[in-house]
Amino acid sequence: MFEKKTYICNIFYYSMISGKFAITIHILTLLTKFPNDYLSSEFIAGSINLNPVLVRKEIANLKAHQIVESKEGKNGGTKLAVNAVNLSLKEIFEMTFESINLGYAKNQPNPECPVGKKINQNLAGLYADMNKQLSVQLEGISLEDFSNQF
Amino acid sequence: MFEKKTYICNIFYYSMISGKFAITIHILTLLTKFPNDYLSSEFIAGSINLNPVLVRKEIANLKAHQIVESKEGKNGGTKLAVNAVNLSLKEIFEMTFESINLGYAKNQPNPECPVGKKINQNLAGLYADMNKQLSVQLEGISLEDFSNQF
DNA sequence: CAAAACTGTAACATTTTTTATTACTAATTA
DNA sequence: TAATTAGTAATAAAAAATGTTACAGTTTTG
Repeated sequence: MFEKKTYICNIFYYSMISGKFAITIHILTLLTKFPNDYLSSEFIAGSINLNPVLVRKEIANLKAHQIVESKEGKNGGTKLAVNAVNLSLKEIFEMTFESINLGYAKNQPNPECPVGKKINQNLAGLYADMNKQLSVQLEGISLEDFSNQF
Repeated sequence: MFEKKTYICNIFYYSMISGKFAITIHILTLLTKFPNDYLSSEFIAGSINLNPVLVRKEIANLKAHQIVESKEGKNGGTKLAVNAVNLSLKEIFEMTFESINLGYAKNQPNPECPVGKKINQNLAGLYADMNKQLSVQLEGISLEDFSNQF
């Protein structure tokens, strides 16, 4: 246990989940449905209802992970470079998020308080455990499985 | 399978996780460490390094769930209203987030596209499965367990 | 070869969400 | 009665997420 006393402090930050996973899986589902076509960013954007530039940005990420290949120029577009059977949601998850977490203390918590001093470390440990479990679960679902729901 | 054709559409949105869980568990950990004291929002804010008004807002949420009780006026503050042994991280999670999710298509996806039409529904199913598993995991960790790490 | 249809990106604008602040009322204690 | 504290609303500021415009570079097709 420790003493109760008054503390005062200041600033710093992290960030959180966005819509990348949803966008990416939407793109990949479309590509899975048309495995032989190069789909244009505009076509994909039309299904997601999103600006084509944002679609291209997510595609750039997929390319970097060698999940898709794309062709420039007229009749260009993007297609899967892997078999949907062999790509799990875990991998998609990891490509778009680093991990699940429920947030950290963002303003540097008080280092003179035993709780403030260790809170982020302990949260990190908790989140690591959560991610471990989640990974196992997502590993069991392939892109193919997900796509077959449509 | 379905046809490849061009789509165009428009707007709508959701939201996502923030730092509520981290703040709330920080508050609860402090309250667990001082089970017999009424801690002021300013004291708590000093440990988290957060504006006291925001602390009071999270406390309002905890009060609504009858996890803490508070006393107004001089020497007032907040203390636990339950035993930390009997409060699981699952309950804290549910009080601060509704659930984990990795985002939805926010702009109304194209209802004429088979993928656009069902994407949010299928994502919701996936997220529900993820939450189910996560809940079991978090249910096994009590506030007491978490607090004992400090 | 020229026009059209794409990708790839950068730069910037806009919107939305999150976080912080100020201010004030009401309650309680000393 | 003065001091301290919760409760809360209103507003401001900051940060993050999205969206837009613009344009260079590729590839195909006529």
